[in-house]
Amino acid sequence: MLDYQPIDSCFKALADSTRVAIFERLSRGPASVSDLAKPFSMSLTAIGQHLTILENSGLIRTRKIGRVRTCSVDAAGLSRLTDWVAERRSLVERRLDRLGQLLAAEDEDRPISLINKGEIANE
Amino acid sequence: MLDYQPIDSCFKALADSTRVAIFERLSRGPASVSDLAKPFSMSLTAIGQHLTILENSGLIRTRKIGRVRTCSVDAAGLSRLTDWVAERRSLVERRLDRLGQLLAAEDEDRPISLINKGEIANE
DNA sequence: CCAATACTCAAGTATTTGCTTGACAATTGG
DNA sequence: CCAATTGTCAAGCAAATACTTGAGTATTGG
Repeated sequence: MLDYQPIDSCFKALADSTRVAIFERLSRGPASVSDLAKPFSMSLTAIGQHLTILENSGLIRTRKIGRVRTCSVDAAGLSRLTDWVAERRSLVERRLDRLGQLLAAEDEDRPISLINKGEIANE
Repeated sequence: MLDYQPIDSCFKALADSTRVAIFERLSRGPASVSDLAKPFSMSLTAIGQHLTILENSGLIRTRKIGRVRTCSVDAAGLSRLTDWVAERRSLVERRLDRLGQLLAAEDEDRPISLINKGEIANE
């Protein structure tokens, strides 16, 4: 529980399609290394390396019993991700809300000023 | 709106502390390339490259007026991230809930079986 | 007991990434 | 108009990443 790893280690862990697929698989339930490797045309070693990266990021945890290593999603690690994303989202949306109110409040006052500031999305 | 980029391109875009910092900055409001570059001891070119990566991932959008490129968070891109994370979270938590009910239901029936399946978190 | 099974480790390699520098283009304030 | 501001492009480079192979270690079903 002494991990204060920066958030980008989580993103780094998911910055690869194989690891995303593994994580998606694990969010449906625990699995062994060999199980996880099956869908991929890749050596078991490679999968093991991906799992190490996921584990170090805190997104999954693994436990070896006998010769089988069972992997599962670490709910706490996932929460770190959720929290970060939710925080950004709330910042962005709160700001867009304020902006909407501003635009509604002023009837025909210089609406160009905000566009120049880049506040307004345009396709 | 023709972007069906895989989710890992979002994660890839945030898999770097500089880009995370830029995105955090932008979630507080739009900024120019030079503004974004100020906190970093890095060339403007490098910041431009980071911005290209963020833009291609769909997480931000940029618009050039005159000689100034203004960058802002793309709410739709952020939603893609939010949705993916929320989906995994709900899968994990629903499963853990079912598990809790199972454990509560059986009084002293073989509680070891589930531990062997790796379903139960252990420190 | 022994041959699968299930990993694990070390070393090597091709590709990608995160920068740099230098030259250049476009815009704008005075 | 001209110099400063703001950004872009191309090329190059060191380090990181995503693999590989080959050899080795436990563990376990039959």
